[in-house]
Amino acid sequence: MTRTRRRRPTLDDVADAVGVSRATVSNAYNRPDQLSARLREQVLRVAAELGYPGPDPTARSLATSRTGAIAVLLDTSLSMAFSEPALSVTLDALAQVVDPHGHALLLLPGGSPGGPPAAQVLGAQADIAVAYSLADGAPALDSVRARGLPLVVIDQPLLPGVARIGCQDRLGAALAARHLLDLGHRRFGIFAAHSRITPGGGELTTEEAGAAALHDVRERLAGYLGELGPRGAEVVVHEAAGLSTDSAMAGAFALLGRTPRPTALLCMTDQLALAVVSAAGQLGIAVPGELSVVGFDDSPPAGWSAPPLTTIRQDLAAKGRIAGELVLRLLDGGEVPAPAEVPVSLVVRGSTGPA
Amino acid sequence: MTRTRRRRPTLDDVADAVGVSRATVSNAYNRPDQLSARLREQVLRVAAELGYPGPDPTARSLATSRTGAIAVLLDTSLSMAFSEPALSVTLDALAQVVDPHGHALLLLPGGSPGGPPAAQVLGAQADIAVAYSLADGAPALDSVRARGLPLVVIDQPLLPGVARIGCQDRLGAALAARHLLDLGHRRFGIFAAHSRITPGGGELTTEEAGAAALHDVRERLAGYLGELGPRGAEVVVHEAAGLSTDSAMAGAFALLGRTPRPTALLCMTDQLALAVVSAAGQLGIAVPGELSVVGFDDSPPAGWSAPPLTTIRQDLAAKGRIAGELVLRLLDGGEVPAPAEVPVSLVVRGSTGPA
DNA sequence: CAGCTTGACTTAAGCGCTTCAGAAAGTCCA
DNA sequence: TGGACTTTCTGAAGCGCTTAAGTCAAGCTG
Repeated sequence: MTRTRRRRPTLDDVADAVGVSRATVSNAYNRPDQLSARLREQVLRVAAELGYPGPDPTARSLATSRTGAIAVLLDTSLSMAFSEPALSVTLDALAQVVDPHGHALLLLPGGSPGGPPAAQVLGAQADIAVAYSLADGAPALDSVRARGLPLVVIDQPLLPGVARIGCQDRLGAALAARHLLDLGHRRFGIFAAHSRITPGGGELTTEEAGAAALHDVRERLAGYLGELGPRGAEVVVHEAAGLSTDSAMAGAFALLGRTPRPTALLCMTDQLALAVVSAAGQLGIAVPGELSVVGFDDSPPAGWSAPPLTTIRQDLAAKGRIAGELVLRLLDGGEVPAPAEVPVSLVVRGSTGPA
Repeated sequence: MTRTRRRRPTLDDVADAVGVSRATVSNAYNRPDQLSARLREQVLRVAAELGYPGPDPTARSLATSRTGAIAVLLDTSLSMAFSEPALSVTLDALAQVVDPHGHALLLLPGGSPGGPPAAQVLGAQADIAVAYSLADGAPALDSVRARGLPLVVIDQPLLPGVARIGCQDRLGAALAARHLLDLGHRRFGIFAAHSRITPGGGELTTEEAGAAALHDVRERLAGYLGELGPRGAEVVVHEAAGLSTDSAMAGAFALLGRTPRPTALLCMTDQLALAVVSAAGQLGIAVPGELSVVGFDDSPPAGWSAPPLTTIRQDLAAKGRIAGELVLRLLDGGEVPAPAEVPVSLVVRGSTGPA
């Protein structure tokens, strides 16, 4: 008991107790082949007796310059982020891939536009960053670059030297629009996800819409309009006021309250589409009798609504998996691969019908 | 260019470049009052020129023995975890509280029962751990203890020396049961959350139910049964096969398929209750005409269903906030406070009616 | 003007671990 | 039996930063 009590034992304490060098104890944990099995067992036993919980993660990180954590940069609060199944499915798939390699996710949510505050990013203990749908030019991305961390972006524009995975946003939107056009619709509403153009949501001109700060919003809009414009359809674009279900509902009522009411609504996410279906139900508007609705993502809830949602399917799990593989590859020192996109397809369910 | 290119600059490089000691550069970042404003600015300027992104987080952590991260221990995959709004709301509230103090969340999901693997926990770079609804005796908790990390548990049994926040599970369940009894119901079904008693879900005897590994499952069950038993009600307990919506639906159909069919269903979470409402809809069973359903949690979706859900409200955001405050307190070296519980109350909406 | 403060930096001792280049002690084989 | 390997373990140099204690000159007091 000469040694100060209360202090957690360190590698040196174990080394002293066993009577070997510190390096040997380290090897006992990290390179079992570097010492005899007997000695290793003895080291481990003494460590257990001393209550040594194994090498300190921070010290180990400093020595190896690897932290084992992946910083995930979000531009919303956690509950917002996870109320959109798209993110949780994607992130989960990512986690499944990196988990076996011992990487954990360090969540950096960002209330403000532009993702988490720069200081947070600069101080985050991570080997690599994954940015999910941040606005163009988010300061968080600069911080990542300043630190020289590898970066994987999901649903964001391509940046030089950065790995990217996205989906065929424009094509998907075009498919949705075409489907409704083919059904004979001519009076359209586009329900755009919140992209901070209008502070509190509301109607957008097509010019404003084209300037959305979020890559996928821009692309999907372009896809819708590119299809609708040439066919001379009447179209109004409405931006949601936020990411919450409440703002989705508010926007849905606004769109359905217009006269003349659109007969077809192109919704940029399933969450928005489900809000529309729900609002229509409350207003006594028959879906798909009087109103056709198409979503985007094909997230799990799309199949559960009544009627089930016609939507654009993208393989969210695949997106997450690919992101995970990109992470592993970059961590392994691999080259930045060419940007990839998961394919989309139209899934016709019950929320669309003839005009 | 004599200095090797490619190596990231360190504090020493900046110090050399400015011609001051390393400590001064450190102070420029951490204790502005320790040097003159002019020198500080010069240091920062040179740092910027050199492309020095500020003190390395890992090295700083080693020196200060603080990482700025909070390990969040979960016993499910991320997508499972976040498909239950209860968790995302709680965690978000927690994040809101700790965020301003510069703490990020390190997510340690655990596929297997018992939470994340011990090795993950031992290697996690965090100052404190928050465990959310882990099964009793989860090995992850032992690892936390072995490392001597402070611990805050949410919805788990009280452990010595550990801060705890929960909710009045038993009371809430009793309120729900009493409400239905008062409406005249006598044939009950209890839809229990997955607690790994039955491998694939299914019927439970009350003894089995009492031995559930999850604290809140046990408590709520006790609350239901404690109220129902003395009133001589007929009751069957069904455990969900998993945490997914699919298993919730399967369980709902199983419960509704019984003959005689229960007239009242006590569901341990809103997610289960919503599955029941949805299944009833598909089977043409009128709610609340032929079937009354009560949920638990009052998560946001409870208000959106048709009919809106009668449920037991617990203030999830408050729970998260309190957990966050506990975290800050423990990090501050504060004593472990007495365990707390957020209050519950019955919220009567449209899913319950007379027998 | 001696003695005390104050302000502005520097010195140097860590923080706890990894890892590379040996050293010591076998083992093998012709 | 001696040189060439192997196996097993040690020494020591970092990893990049923080911080308590110390130095030193300038300013203040009476």
